[in-house]
Amino acid sequence: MIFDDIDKRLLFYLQKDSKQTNKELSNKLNLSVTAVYERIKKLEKRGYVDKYVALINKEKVDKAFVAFCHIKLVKHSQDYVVSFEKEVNRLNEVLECYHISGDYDYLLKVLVKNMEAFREFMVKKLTTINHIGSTHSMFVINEVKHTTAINM
Amino acid sequence: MIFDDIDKRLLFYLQKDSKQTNKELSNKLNLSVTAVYERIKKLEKRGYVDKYVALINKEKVDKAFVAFCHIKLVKHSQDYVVSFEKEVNRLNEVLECYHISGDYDYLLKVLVKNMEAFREFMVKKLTTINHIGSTHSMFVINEVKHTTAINM
DNA sequence: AATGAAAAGATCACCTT
DNA sequence: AAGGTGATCTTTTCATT
Repeated sequence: MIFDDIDKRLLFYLQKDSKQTNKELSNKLNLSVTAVYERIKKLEKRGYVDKYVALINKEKVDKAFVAFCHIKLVKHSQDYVVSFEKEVNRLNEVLECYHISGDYDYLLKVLVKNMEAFREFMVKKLTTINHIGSTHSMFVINEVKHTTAINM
Repeated sequence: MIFDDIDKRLLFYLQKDSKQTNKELSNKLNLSVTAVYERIKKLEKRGYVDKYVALINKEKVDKAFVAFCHIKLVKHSQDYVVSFEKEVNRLNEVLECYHISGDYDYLLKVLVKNMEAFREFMVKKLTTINHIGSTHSMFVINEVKHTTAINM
């Protein structure tokens, strides 16, 4: 079976709320519970669903200070890149890291408690990574939009 | 009751996989199923959990081209800001939009099919929004790290 | 793709510390 | 107040049609 419009709608709903029962989904999609069940299993098996997760409130756990850091490496040799990327993966303040085109090599999304914690992070963790040439940080003033749901 | 270490560990597991049963979690946390159940309900009630979602594979749904767009507004009056933010919320290619400090006003994360689709998005959607002064786009070459799990 | 039985899991009342 | 036990209700899962 192919990936059709019903599958798209199903993923749309699962991206909004994965705790809905198959019964609730079956009502929304005008299908039987079993049909929903089998479509979900198929989508999971074929790799459409990466995983199911709880999204937690960053304010509640004191990680409401968000910064984006641009990073330039001193050199772009294979070993520098590999070692930088490995180090960055170890930093749990860094939720996202992208190798990007443009003036800088990397863009990082960093979550910490406050500006003081960010300073700590920069001085004690980020800039102790080897091969970093320069950094440029931008602070999030307001989160205008934030969703994990991809529109199809 | 306060937010203790067991709660932290519970959120850690739920951020990794929210489809685990309370029985699985109870083994990991050395608690009874009911204790896990009640802690989860408490965390949900107190707003620690925003929601439960399915994270889907962007390659599978043909949205593997990721770009970050910096945007500067022509003016920063209240009405310009409000109308820009409203418009951006309507664009479903834009998964994230942050008002940030620095040279540009906003940082957007955009998901589309490919470069051609990105061009379409820029010309037909983004730049038709009023009050945009200038834009600067960066393309993701490689996703080095990407998680939704906040470390506590 | 639907029905309904069986298994698994969530939820709750009640009890113990 | 927290956690445990066991009963019950709900949901998932799957064989059969």
